[in-house]
Amino acid sequence: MLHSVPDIETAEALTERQKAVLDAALRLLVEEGDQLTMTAVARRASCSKETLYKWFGDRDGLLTATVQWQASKVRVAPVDGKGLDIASLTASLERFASDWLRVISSDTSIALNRVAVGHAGSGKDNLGAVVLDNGRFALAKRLKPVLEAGRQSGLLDFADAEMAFRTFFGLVARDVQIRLLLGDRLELTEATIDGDAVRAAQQFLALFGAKPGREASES
Amino acid sequence: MLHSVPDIETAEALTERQKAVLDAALRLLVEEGDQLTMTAVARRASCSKETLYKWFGDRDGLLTATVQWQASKVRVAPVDGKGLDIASLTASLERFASDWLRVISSDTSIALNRVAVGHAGSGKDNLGAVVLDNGRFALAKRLKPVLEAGRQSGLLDFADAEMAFRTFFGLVARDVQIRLLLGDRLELTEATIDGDAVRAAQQFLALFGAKPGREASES
DNA sequence: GCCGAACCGTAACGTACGGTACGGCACCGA
DNA sequence: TCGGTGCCGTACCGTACGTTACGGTTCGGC
Repeated sequence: MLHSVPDIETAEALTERQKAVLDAALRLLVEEGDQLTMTAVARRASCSKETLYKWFGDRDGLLTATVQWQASKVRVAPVDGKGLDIASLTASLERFASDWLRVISSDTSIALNRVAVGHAGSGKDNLGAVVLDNGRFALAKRLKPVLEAGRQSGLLDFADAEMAFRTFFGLVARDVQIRLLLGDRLELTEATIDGDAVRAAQQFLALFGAKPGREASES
Repeated sequence: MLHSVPDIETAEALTERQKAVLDAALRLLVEEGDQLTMTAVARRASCSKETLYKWFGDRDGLLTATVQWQASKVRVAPVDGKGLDIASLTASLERFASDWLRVISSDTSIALNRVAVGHAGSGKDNLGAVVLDNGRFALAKRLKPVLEAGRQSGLLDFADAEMAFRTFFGLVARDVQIRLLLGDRLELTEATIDGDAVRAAQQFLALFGAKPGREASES
C-alpha cells in the first residue's frame, strides 16, 4: 500500500491565471461542498467552460488539480531536530499538535477531506491518496525526524517511530476530525487548541518519555 | 407533497418487507458507494419505485431510513461495570477497543460514514448527526460508566470522564478511520486489531491508572 | 365471484449537469 | 492591415437520474 505521490511539481507548471482559477474553485468548494458544477466554477473564475476542459481535462481533473494546488500551498518549512533538550522537544511537539489541530479544523481542510472521502467511495481517482499524502503522511514525515532525534538524545524511548507517531496522531486528533467531517458543530478556539496541544504533548511524553533514572521498563 | 419526515424510533414501525428493502439498500450502499440510484434499489429489493417513494418520501428519506435501520441493528448490550479489579477493567477496555476497531474498519461503517460525510458537506439533512449519535456518542455512553466505576474503585484517576474518553478514543482509533475513509488500503487482521486493542488499553492505563502507592501526582 | 388496496414492473417526464461547438474580442507577430 | 491564437460567453447536446404515472397482478374481505 505505498502511496505513489502523484507528480507534485505540476503545481509549478501553472500560470497565474490557472492558479486564480483553482483558487476560485477552492473557494467554491469550501462554500458549496462537493456539488460544485463546472458552470459555477467558470462563472466564479470568469472563464469559459471550454478553457476549464482544455486545461484540466474533465471534472475530476479540475478537482484533482484543485486539491493539489491547495496542498502545494500548505507545504511548510521542515523542522530541524537540533537543539535537543526536554523543553525544546516539548515545544516542538506542542507546535506540531497545535498546527495539526488548526489544519484539520479549517474550513478548507474539512471541505477537501469531504470531497476526497466522497470520491474514495466512488473510487474513480486517487483524491483520497492526494489528501492523505499531503496530510497525515506529510505530518509523519516531518515529525519522525524530531522523534528520532529525541530518541537519539535519550529523551524518548520507543521501538518503532511509525507506531509512536500514530499514537501521537491519536492523542492530538482524537475525535475532532471525524466529528467535524460529520458536521458536528465543534468550535475550537485558539485557547482550546493550545490547551489540547499541551495536553497531547504531555500525554505523549508520559507514554514515550525516557525515564531519567533507569533504562527502558517495559511490562 | 406532505411527507412527514420519518422521525426516529420509526425503526420499530417497519414491516418485515420494509426492513428487507432497507437491507437491500444497505448492501447496495456498501457495494456501490453513494451513487446508488432509486432504480438500483428498487431492482435489488424487487420492489417498485412507486413503493419506495410512498414509504420513504424521497431519496434522502430512503438514505436516512437506511442509516437509521443499520444503527438500530448495531445497538449492543450495555456493559455493566461490576466486578471491578484491574484485570476485569483492562479486559473491558480491550474489549471496547477491539469492538470499536472492528466497527470502524467494517465495510458497512465505512460506506455509511462516507455517505454521511458527503451529506454533511451538502448539509441538507442530519445524516452526520445520526451516524455520530450511533457511533462515537453511543460508544461514549457505554464506556463512561466503566470509567466511572474504575474511578470509584480507585483504579483510575481522572478529572473529567469526557476528556478521558476522548483520549481513549484517540488511542484506539488513531489514524485508522480517516485513512480508511480516504480509501487507504489498510488491512486490519484479527491479530492486528487484538494487538492494537491491548496496546491502547495499556497506554490508557499508563495515562489514567491510579498510582497504587500514592495519591494523584500531577506535574 | 367481485372490489378495492397494496404493490410490482416499466414507461415516461423534467431537469441538472458534464461535455462540446461556435461566434466574438483582444492581443501579437509580420 | 491581416491572419492566427487564446480565451470569454453562451447556446447546445446527450445522458443520467429523481420523480411520476399507469397497467397488471395478488390478496383480503364480503
